[in-house]
Amino acid sequence: MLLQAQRCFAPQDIFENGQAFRFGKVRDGVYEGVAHGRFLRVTQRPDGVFLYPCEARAFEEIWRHFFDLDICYEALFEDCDDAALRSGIAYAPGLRILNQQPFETLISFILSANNHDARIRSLVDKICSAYGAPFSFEGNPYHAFPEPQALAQACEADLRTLGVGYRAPYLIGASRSIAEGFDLDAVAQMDYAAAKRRLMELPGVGAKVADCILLFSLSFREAFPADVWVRRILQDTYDFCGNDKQIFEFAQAKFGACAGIAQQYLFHHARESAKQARTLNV
DNA sequence: GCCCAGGATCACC
DNA sequence: GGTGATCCTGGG
Repeated sequence: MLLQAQRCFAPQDIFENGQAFRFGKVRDGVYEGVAHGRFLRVTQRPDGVFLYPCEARAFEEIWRHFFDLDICYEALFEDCDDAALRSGIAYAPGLRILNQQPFETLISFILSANNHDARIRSLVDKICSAYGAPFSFEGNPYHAFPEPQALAQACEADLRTLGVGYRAPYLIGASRSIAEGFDLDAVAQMDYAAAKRRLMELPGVGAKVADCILLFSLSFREAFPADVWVRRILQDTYDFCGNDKQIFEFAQAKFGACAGIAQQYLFHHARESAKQARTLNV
């Protein structure tokens, strides 16, 4: 399926900002990965973005929501004159916030604690290979993300062998909660504060990870994950420093109801700039 | 080869 | 309710 003339949709901007760990670059403008137990290739073309395989029904049932296509990103911040946000949008105009599967997002971001992108990807990949249902597409083998029950039954030693380290009991504990009836979809129906509190009842889920789950899988666009990068940006750009609650209020006042999306432009831009600075120094 | 990462938790104050 | 030490590991 071809999504024609999408100004705010570029696979590079979507899959390389740290919100998703199972899609990787195959070559310039082409990303492949697995979501919802299916393979998907996303190709940037002159006439738009091509999704494959993606029949009309799969698009309506899965990918429209996955890529957050009911939101018009072009209109989101057109009235915001914040210079940092403007340059962030200019840097990655094709960025979108995905609506990923809640359990996958939960586990992925528990792994993200005190960890970096390349390693998170590697760990998620190993967990999928070990505990996810295998399937093949066009002759190539893939794995779905594991079901909660599968991870809940994993033993800590096996997970540690995969390299997850001290996060092993968190993964098992959180998976067990979900398997035993903790309803992530119900969390999506709560108001922001209640939803965040509820997620933080899960082992390995603190304020930042909870916000990531809310933003990247449950459509809470006000969730404003405050990691070290965001705190650095707030300090350097706005001379602002505060606790979680104060940061949330600052973000609401500055960026409005979709502050979380603004956060991702800022975060992505800051991190890529730092990356470039490092390579220039060497 | 060393360092460190997009944090959470626990022990203390 | 705020602060500081500690925690696995492999990619850069």
